[in-house]
Amino acid sequence: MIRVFIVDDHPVVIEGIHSLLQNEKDIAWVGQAKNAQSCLGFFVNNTADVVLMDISMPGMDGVELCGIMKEKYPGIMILGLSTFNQGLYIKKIIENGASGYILKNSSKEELIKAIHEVHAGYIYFSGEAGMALQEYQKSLGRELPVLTAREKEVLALIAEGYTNPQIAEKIFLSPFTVDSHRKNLLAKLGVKNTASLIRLAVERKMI
Amino acid sequence: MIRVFIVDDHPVVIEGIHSLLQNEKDIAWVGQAKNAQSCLGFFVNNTADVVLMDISMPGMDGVELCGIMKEKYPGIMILGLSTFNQGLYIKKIIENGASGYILKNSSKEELIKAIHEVHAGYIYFSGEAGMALQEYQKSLGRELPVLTAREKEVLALIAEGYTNPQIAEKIFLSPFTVDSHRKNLLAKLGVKNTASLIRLAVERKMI
DNA sequence: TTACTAATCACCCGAAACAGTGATTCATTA
DNA sequence: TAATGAATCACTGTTTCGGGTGATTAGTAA
Repeated sequence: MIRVFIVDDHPVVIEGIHSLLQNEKDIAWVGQAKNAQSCLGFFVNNTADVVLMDISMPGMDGVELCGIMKEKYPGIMILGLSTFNQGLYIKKIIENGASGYILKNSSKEELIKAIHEVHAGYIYFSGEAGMALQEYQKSLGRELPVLTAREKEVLALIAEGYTNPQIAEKIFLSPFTVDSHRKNLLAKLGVKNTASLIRLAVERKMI
Repeated sequence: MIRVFIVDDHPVVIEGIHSLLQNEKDIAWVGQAKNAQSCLGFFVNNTADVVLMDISMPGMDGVELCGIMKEKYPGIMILGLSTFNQGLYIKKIIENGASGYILKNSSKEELIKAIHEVHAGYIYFSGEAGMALQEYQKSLGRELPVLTAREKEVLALIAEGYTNPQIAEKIFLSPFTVDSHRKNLLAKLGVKNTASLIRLAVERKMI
């Protein structure tokens, strides 16, 4: 019997998954919690084999809770649970010791398979999540195109929070030119807006 | 006599500073370079007491060159030189061993004072640059306001490169609501646009 | 009970960003 | 010499962002 515990701030999700699992012969439902504190409270006097954990919850989120749980109870396997899939979150929860990650709208079959795999000590990722992770890691691994001196200069100023006209004034260029450099930055680095650009630049220590 | 060397890709700047310094009795002009390679080449067979170094140059920039110079010749004092002033650059060049930082449009008096201070082993920052650095360090030191669960969620999705309408669709909210959260993020964190927001978030490891 | 905050939604408006296209100059390189 | 790429500037749209303002609901804390 695999003892399963769930922590999620949405009762609907808890109920939904509970009903999906209730007829499974080798799965035992040992309890549920609506937040991180209740979850930690439960494990003071109880245990489980697999914990399904929502990654985004009010207060302490699943990523943080995962780290604490794995530190206290390394034997308990944790399966991340989320409504949407983000390479970043996936990466973070793995770094915090989770054994897998599935979407809340997964099929019953996939959910059960994931629980079994994780319980057996394997890592399990639902198709979509696995792809998102691969994309993310690929993006981290690829080497970056060479930026010209001007592009680096403009990039730094964008990161400082200046707008195109402000940058133009600062380095004595036409706003059109600054805009050109900015577009070249987006194109060269393969990102689609300022947010992605700055995130990449900071993460890769380009600024 | 303080032996001064300058590296800057703009001949105009080299000439300008040269002429400002040529009548100073205790300052000797030992040479100049237009790029990092030439500078390193010069110091193979020569030396100087103070190097004025442009922080943004094509190819290897001043920040990097500064690190190499200080590693090879720790006794040579380096004074960063730039057309505009950025807390980030200032911080980086100090981390790489520079002893000071002034703007290219500084007065003759300030330039000479800076050279003397740096040569004597003191750190020197022109007024503007010093203030920019203080602002920067203050911004790093302050503790961050607490973000709500929704705000963190929206922040993460902005960092992934999604627009407000896309985020709204993804987490089942009105675009207006997402926009509200976004504005609250800017206000809470005291930044003025997405670029600053994402930079802060990544640097402070909020995502 | 009242006050506060989180979370939600709504609209207006101007500024900024982004997409697309195209052009010139200059220096380097094949 | 021809081609390439960096750097510059320009115009036209459309979309997104950001400032301001305000409102409702629900839950929590004083």
